[in-house]
Amino acid sequence: MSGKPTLGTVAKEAGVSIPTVSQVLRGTGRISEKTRDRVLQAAKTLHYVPDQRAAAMRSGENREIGFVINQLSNPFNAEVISGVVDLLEAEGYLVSILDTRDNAGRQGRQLEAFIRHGRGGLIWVPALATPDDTFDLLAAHGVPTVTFLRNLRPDFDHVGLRNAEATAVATRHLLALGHRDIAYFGGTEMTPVRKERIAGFQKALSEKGAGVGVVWDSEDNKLAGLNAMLDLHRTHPKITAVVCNGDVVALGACLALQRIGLAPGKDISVTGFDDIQDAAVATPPLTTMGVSPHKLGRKLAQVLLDRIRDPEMPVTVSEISADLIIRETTGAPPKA
Amino acid sequence: MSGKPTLGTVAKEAGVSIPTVSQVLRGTGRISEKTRDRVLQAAKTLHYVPDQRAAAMRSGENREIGFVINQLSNPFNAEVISGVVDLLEAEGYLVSILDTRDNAGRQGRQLEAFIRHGRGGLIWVPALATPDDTFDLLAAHGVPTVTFLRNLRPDFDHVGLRNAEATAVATRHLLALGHRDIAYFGGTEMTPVRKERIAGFQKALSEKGAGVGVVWDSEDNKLAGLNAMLDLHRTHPKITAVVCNGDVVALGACLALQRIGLAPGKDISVTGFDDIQDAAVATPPLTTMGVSPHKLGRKLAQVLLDRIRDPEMPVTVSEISADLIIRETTGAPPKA
DNA sequence: GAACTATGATATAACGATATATCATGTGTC
DNA sequence: GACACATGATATATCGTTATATCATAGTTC
Repeated sequence: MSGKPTLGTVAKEAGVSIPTVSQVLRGTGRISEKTRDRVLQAAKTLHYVPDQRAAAMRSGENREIGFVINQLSNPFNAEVISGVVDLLEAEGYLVSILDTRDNAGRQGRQLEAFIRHGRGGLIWVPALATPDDTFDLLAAHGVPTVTFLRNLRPDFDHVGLRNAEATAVATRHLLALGHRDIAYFGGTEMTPVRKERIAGFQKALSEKGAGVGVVWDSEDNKLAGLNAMLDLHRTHPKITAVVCNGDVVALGACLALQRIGLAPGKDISVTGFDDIQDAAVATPPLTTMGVSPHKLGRKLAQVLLDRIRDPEMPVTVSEISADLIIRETTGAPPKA
Repeated sequence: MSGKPTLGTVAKEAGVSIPTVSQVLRGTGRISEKTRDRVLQAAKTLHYVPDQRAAAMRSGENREIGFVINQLSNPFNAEVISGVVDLLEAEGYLVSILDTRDNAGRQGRQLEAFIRHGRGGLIWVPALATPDDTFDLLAAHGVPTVTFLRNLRPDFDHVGLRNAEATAVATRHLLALGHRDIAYFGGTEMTPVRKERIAGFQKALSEKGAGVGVVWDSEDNKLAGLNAMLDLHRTHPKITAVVCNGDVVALGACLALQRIGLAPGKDISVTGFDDIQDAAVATPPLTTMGVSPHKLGRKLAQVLLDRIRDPEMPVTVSEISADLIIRETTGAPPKA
């Protein structure tokens, strides 16, 4: 009753030796049906659960992997996490989640803790301003790692989005509707992701000879998006459409428009990015670049498992396309 | 380069024994300054990082704890998680998160995996319909555990909310505004939490002799709340106010009202529960029962640490109050 | 110089599992 | 009956740490 059950306690209960119990529970070796039943019975009554740490120490195999994300409260991330966890749990892995909140210092401490506690693999959205030290630490310890969304180091496997292509598609949609004064809205720092998205935005604009376009900052939450949109509209009243860095700020922008009496999709058009659940439910429903969390999750799990199986495999970079989902926040610009 | 560094490699490099290295790195025992410097130097050049699993195995001390939640995508939960993680990381613990999505089967597998991988403590929102087996498993392994929000077993420490008190406060607020036809809105199963909240709602109603009130089900997401509210209004047109089980469904209900041309707070009043970030930003801003995630997080961390320090401590049950935050979705009922 | 005490290091066993080698049996063949 | 061989179990070493006990050596004390 006191203290947790071990192979030793089960062995004593069943009247056999420790290696016998180990072999029964893992299905290896030659064991008679009679003793197997006795061992299984004993394990059950004692609520025996093997200590995976001790097993990993001896066998070297480690089925615990970490998912290190930059913002747990972002619903898009939560959906991807669900997908990855389902797939890896089906393969017998335990996936535990860590939230860095984009703080590089916290992230460094957390990843070192992960190494101390022996994670066998990592899916990782590197925090903004992640120092090279942190990448080097993981490389030095040979932890199989896939970076996600932010491709910051060429020596790590990566799964991300076709960012430039996606924002170009969104921008061309607005151009086709007749918009010419279009801004890029959201994000604060020139992360690789945002850089690519802005590049796609500007490429589409230049195809139509529509200038380079305004780029407007906003933190990645609804309230910040609301306030930033108010600022943008006050300082740039001619703008008739915004391509947003994410659904969350896009929804904030729509709230701002409604607050000052403008109708999203009629007075000013708005496109989002991610297709989170709220995007379809919002009033009006948000036009956005939809990414399938399921597709991303599958790819992430696949790449990580490949890397774990073959550490010498050449570095992989996978990019997933986003699809334009037209709802009600985009339409022709108002007649002047 | 070949294999990761261990105490053995560091000891060889420094020309001392393994226990000496261990003592130096942990600051125990009597060590001369000269050898200490040599050991530290060797550890540094070899990029030594201790294997916490092996250490935990020998010493019994385990600074890895798990947070098992029922719905990661709920923003209120995300906020509580942040608070708890900050506090426990400051105490030197690694906190990893698991999402059961309220699936008892998945939860059982996940908790067993947690035990296999040796978590030293647990904060846990038990999934709906968690079988007694699962509690017994944790009890048998003596894992220090605090249940959160759902108090399902009297032999576990618990931190939760004063649910009945909170909904009574919300209901009295609506009664004071003049409402008499009030429904309880949201939730699907008679969980202990919902039972308490409905009890508080009905107690407040009966104080004013306002009947027992309608109870209306809805899944806990915005879209479901929207549809359920449409149903409720169609079947019960006389209702002028709803007390909601959570902010998410409350926001969905507000969307539904706006969709059919009714103004939340004027035509029909709505109160929420949790005070998630969106509640303040929504149009109109949501009146709700606010709970401080920070306060909850502090309490959770405190109770867990106490339990880890003294496993024989009597069981603790802590209840945190919620505060009425009046915004714009509540007002006097329309004149008939 | 024998006995005693501090000091600074090492020897050894243990944590809970797995891998490998080994050891009793019983069975079949000639 | 001697031999090989399959079967079913156990002995032993090991993973990387930490806890406890032990052991040299030098410095005191009388």
